[in-house]
Amino acid sequence: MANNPNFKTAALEKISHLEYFKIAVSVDCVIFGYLDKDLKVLLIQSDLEEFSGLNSLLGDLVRPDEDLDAASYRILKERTDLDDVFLQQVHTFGKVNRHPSGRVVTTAYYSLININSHKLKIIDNDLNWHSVKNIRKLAFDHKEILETCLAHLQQEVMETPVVHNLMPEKFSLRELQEVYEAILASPLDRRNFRKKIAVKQWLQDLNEMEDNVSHRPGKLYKFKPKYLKNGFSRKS
Amino acid sequence: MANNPNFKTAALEKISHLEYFKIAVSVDCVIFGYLDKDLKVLLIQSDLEEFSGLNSLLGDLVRPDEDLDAASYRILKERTDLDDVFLQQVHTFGKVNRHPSGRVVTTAYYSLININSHKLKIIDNDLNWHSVKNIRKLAFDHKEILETCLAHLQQEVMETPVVHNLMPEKFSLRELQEVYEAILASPLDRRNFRKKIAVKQWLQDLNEMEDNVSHRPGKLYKFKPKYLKNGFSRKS
DNA sequence: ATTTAATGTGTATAAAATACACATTAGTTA
DNA sequence: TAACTAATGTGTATTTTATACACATTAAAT
Repeated sequence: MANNPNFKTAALEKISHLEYFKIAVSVDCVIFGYLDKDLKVLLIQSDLEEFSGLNSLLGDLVRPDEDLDAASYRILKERTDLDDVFLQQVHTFGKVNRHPSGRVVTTAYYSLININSHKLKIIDNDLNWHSVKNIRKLAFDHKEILETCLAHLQQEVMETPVVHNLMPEKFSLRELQEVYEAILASPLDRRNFRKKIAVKQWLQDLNEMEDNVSHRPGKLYKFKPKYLKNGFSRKS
Repeated sequence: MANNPNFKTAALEKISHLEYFKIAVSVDCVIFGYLDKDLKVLLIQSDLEEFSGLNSLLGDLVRPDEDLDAASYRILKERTDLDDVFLQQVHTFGKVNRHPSGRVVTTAYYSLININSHKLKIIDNDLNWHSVKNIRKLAFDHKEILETCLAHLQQEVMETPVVHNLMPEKFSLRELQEVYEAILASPLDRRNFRKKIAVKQWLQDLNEMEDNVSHRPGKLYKFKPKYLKNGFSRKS
């Protein structure tokens, strides 16, 4: 059931025909990635007739014996096979008619993963990375959920070292700046950016130089190990 | 049913005996007030045996035909008769065993209300204001919910004019500062506080003076009308 | 008239954010 | 091998924001 993309719809139809209708609980994951100087989000083709042709976020019903956080973790694991993911709860969306098959309250999480270092489990070619800036319309209220999570990420990114989840182990300051520019959707001054990052002391100078660049190579850095732990947010 | 304090328990017992157990959805409201230079929170005596003697937040199951935001609004309205309340969603708590009667995922909201200008609907003397700083133990995971919401309020308070919900229409800068000190649980420098507030331009000088004080009276201010709207958060 | 308990106000200093330019380096190409 | 290209690496001046701190003034109470 876990790997059946039709699980959500099927379960909802059953629920919505029960005499005493109750509220279903789901989680939706806004999974951000970074590729080609561009912030991406992982979307799946909607399996609902109402939304045919539209993409939606990855989500699923929460199981009765599963913590809310654990459900979002499961969804990520199913699709990316990642164990040690960064996941953070953002907001819960609970309008009565937000789901056409019945009443579903959904809690949105966002996640950051390194696209290159993990293969997706693509089933039926339904799952793909999309440029965040090109997304116009999504199924359900998922556009709003995406925007909420993006705003949240933009706020978080200069305060905490969450970006490390999008970076390779070793990277130059230019590469790091490009990730920030993609997330914030605005260019940054190189000298001021470097000053800000230096103040945070998140990085370790590797005393190695870039390679494979057709210009003067930059120094390579990595995040200090103490900033690499993800874990869950404490609450669930 | 809405005004029956046993509603929550009764409904949950019914749910938990259904063959196909599903997840119940509730909201819990952290209702902050301000009195005697002290930040208060509105608590109700828990009606569960497991938590006898303990207080809990005001909460209720969300009805199938009710938006999530609307549920929190209803709970406030039932108990305070306030229509135009400030309410903001903070976090959703969804551990499997957080509720002893069954699986309940709850979304926490916080609210700020002016204690003096509204009578509570106290039923059976079960509902009371408590000093936030004195609270040791609450039913369920409500202590954690309270702490999460308090942290959220503390963050919000210097950025947005939410405090107006705790203030009388007219107030002196000293009174305003006392509210900030109660929320932040730390003393503030008077000159710097006034400078910060002045920069925000939230206040209107009323050209009136305090009264009924046994010392030099201060000027009175009010929040500019455009900062008084509450409404709901846009999402639900 | 004196005491009390507050109000109202400004400046100096430190810290943080911003704007901005040039010499250096390695690879590529003519 | 010289010149070109496209990047790296770096510092200072300016503005803005945050902080620390003290004294004359006012109205009421005694």
